[in-house]
Amino acid sequence: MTTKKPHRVELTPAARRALRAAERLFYAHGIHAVGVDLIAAEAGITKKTLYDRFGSKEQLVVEYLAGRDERWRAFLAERLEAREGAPAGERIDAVFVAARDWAEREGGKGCSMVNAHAEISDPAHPAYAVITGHKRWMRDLFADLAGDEESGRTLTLLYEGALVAYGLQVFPEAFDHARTQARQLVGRAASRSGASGDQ
Amino acid sequence: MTTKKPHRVELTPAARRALRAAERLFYAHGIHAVGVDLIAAEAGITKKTLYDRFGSKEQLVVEYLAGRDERWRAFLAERLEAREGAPAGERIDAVFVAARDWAEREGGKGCSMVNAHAEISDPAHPAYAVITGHKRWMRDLFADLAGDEESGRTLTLLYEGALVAYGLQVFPEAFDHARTQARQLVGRAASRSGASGDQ
DNA sequence: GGACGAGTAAACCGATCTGTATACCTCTCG
DNA sequence: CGAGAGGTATACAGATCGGTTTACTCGTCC
Repeated sequence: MTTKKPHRVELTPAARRALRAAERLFYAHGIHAVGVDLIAAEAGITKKTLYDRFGSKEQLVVEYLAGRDERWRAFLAERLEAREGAPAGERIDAVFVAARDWAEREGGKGCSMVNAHAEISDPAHPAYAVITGHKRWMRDLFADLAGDEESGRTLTLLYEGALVAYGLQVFPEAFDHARTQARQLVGRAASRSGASGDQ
Repeated sequence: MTTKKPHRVELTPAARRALRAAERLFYAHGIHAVGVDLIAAEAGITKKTLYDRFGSKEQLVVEYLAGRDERWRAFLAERLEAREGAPAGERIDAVFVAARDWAEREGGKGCSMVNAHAEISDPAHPAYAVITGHKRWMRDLFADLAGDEESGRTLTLLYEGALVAYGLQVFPEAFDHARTQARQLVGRAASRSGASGDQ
């Protein structure tokens, strides 16, 4: 289980602009649909600079996904730290609220990891590890918050389902619905282990 | 809410081979990553024939998604007809079992509709109606099977979540886990409405 | 003051993209 | 027998793809 950590690039100002443009374009139109010429033009830099900084489009994709993963984890950590020591139900609730806020702010098209996975067929692609790492991290977080593997998996299903339902507009307020279901799930689990003492 | 039905093409033998190849390649590598030259070559036909039959790559994409939607609905209908008149719990169970069997047979990369949605940014694209139509149909099916909108939405979340969890291998036996949760959900709903005698 | 990193500008590469053109073949059906 | 549908083979079009190259500019820091 030694998934090699992908190589990262230090960002000069021009590189930062390129990455910002790439993030926006990749997420909105897909990875293969966006050419490096367009990214350079939108960032206001030359292709030469882009390749001097990143070396390849593939590496740019890695930075795109790894950066989004990092930002999401930081965003979530902030919300969870504010509820340190709170009951599990509240902390789980905070995750779904965070997901809703995140999605409303920069999410309109669902999960960038799932979307990228749709376009990458080769498991040897360096972005692959970022995608699977992100999803495993969320799965483990839910298991940790719920206290047991089983409930964690159910929370993962609700979370991933809500992401899809939101992105494809299957029904409105998908995150809030998932949140309600999650609360009921942990509520039942708590009353089971608390009330009768058996297990 | 009159989403125009996408135009469909009658399939000659060569067109059928092209569509089969396109389905396989689009699903495995993504839509933009696959060129029409490759599709024609894999199908053993010429590009001329391909364009004579479908007119454009866009139309080929529509046929790809609409065909998959049709086949899934037929597959599911067969399973549900075999359980006609059975209790709601059993019929819902059958949907998750069908999803698992379908995914194991030809699914390795998650939901083709979600994946296609990741690559299509323009809502005016004719394939867009196929994607949203498919998801709305599933949502309505679950609402119908569950008997109420609220439970239907939860089932939708579990179903979509399982598709993602399976496709990205977040944890093993995602469909069976979702199935168990779905059974418990409808079990609770039944005992609630059954115990109090109303209905 | 000289080396170096970051950047611009623009041409160029071979490959591949969607899509079209011309010419010819073969089978069926009226 | 003759027309039309379905097909092959091949060449071509213009655009765009990811990526490279050469030449030059501007700061900053030792």
